[in-house]
Amino acid sequence: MEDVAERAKVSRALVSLVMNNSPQVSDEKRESVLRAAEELGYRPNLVARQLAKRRTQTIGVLVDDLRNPFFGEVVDGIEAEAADHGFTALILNGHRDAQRELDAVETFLQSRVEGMALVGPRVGDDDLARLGGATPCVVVASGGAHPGVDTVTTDGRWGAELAVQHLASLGHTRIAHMDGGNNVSAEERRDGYRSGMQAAGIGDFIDIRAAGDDEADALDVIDELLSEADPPTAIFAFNDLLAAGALNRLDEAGVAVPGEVSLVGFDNTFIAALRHLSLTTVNQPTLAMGKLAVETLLTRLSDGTDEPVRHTLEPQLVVRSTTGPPPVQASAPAHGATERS
Amino acid sequence: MEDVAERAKVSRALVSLVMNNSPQVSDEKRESVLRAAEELGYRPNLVARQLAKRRTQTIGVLVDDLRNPFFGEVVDGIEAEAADHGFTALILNGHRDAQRELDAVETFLQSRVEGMALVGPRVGDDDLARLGGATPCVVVASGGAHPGVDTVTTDGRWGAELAVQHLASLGHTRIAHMDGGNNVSAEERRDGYRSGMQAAGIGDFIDIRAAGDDEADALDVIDELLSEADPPTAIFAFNDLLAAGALNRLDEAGVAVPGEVSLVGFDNTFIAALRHLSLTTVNQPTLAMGKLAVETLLTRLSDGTDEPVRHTLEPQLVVRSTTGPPPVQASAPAHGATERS
DNA sequence: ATGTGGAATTGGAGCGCTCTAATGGTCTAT
DNA sequence: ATAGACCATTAGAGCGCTCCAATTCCACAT
Repeated sequence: MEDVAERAKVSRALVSLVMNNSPQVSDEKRESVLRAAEELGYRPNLVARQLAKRRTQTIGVLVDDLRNPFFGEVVDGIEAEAADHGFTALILNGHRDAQRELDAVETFLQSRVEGMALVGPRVGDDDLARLGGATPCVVVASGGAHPGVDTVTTDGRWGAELAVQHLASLGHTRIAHMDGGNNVSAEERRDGYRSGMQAAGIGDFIDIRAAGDDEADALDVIDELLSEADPPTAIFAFNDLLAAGALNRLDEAGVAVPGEVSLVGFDNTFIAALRHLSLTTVNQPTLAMGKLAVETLLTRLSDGTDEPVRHTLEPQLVVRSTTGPPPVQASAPAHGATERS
Repeated sequence: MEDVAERAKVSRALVSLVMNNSPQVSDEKRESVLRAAEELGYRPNLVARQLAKRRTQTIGVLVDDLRNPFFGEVVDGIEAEAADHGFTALILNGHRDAQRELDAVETFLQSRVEGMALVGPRVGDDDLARLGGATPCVVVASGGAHPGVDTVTTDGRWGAELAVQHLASLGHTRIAHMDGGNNVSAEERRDGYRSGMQAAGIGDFIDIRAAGDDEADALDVIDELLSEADPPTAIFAFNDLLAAGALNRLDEAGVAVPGEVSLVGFDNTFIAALRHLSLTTVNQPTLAMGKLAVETLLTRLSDGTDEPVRHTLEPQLVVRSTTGPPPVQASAPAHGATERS
């Protein structure tokens, strides 16, 4: 910068003004500074600028698991929106571990990020509340209430209700739920399933099976379900992965989907859209979530409001090929005929 | 820091020594500094430290598309390895656009990253070479040769050969290749397909169909293939996504996989492992690639060697359920019976 | 008592920028 | 001619840290 100033025969301060394209610089000087910078291959040092400005224009993004495409999409949205507002996203990976998440947060704090977005965090609510009190912080895509912090989520309860309602309107009554085990969002969706069943007047058939959030978690549950005297005609799974596992097992058992059993997932990750699965599922507006997360953060940065905000986005049902009316006969038809197209 | 020094009754310099846990500080002073820091809730300012040290301990990671699980895994590996070496990864997203990639690189440069890893970059080889000359830079997971830059890739040629060899050893001769269109890695795999066919003594059957790198790109190609008088008994697809599209179309057409047609993908992304697809594919060691990328960068940082290094990792064939021997009769059997288990 | 060496500690300059207040210059109103 | 207003420009302090050289301290040998 020194050199640029010298070459353009101006002061360092003027170079600074040009680099921040301040309006009150004469065109003449601006030109010559830019030319000098060009010739010298000068590139402003962001680190020094951040220190001098006492602003980093950076937000920290902590993601539970980068390999999960759902989180990938959310982070994508956050990053894009942050960039639109002139912020850089410092993305760190929690690797599905609460302690590493805490370490990452420490890094954020030391890096003087202006705010942070925690995507699917695993740290406890107490830690969360402490962080939220200390620094602008928004929790994203982590179901349920987190007192003391701003949150952006999709309404899992409503999403579950949509799924149940869809199945009920097709004529299903025996709708089972494979739940998300101890996943943070599991309870919410379980509740939604319950209230959806009640609302459809089939509360008597409520049937919740402990499963999990991974493909493999579905297998045993499906076996169990199929071995029963009067198996459900529809299954609402905690997420797409679980649904994919279920679909596989049903296929193996020769049970037609949706001919004999209908199936609904959750998240609308791109695997649900794979035509080979073509899974009816509940969409979470990932891009909008990312966008809203950044906006929430920015609002908190400008306003000094103290009360945490909760943003809850609308889920949407995406009907594909794994749902249809229940089989006509009340008794289970003979297994064997695989017919899905 | 000022305050901490005062509270602990020592100089600022001593606080600095403690914070960098220098060995030559008496235990007594160290204690009191740490206590003072604790009491004041002091957190070192990384930005100031970076400026003073003239080191950022940061590497820039540019990823073509965060939503692609394959890239997600690679980035995961890079980030983890960087952390192990005390480096922070600054992850930026290219959003599948060469211009945005260049912008991101500019951000890296201004942030004074010590090196950068470009994961699946789209910028041209000339830009790449220029960058590589200016700053430590490694290109990851981008097939083919990129003169002038360090590269870490999986051997796509070999991978393709493995796929062909597997199919040939099952007895297939009419093996077609759905290629990757203008994807950077397409050519390499195309070459591998060719040489694999030659090596198996079935070079006469070489049949390359222009496709792409997305699920939808497979549909037309499959239709075309099936409408021919003597369709191939096996298909090697550019990647898993394309293979998934193919699988779907084959199912729809009532063609049994692997009964009538065998199918091989590439990448071994987690969708290939979904039991419902259970795709035979070629694995790329994503974690190892990330790890090696960081090591390459660090080597270049310490050594001053000028010649670019090329690391090529071994692909591995992963056999699942979409490959099997060709149908017994030479003539195509009647369509209709779907039998894959 | 004096000197010596090494370890522990400190002062102060400097990293590359921003920003405030001061400076000089030009133009208009008196 | 003089004051006032306004704009472009600049000097210089300061951001929070590191690191070198210099200083102090203490134990030990002479």
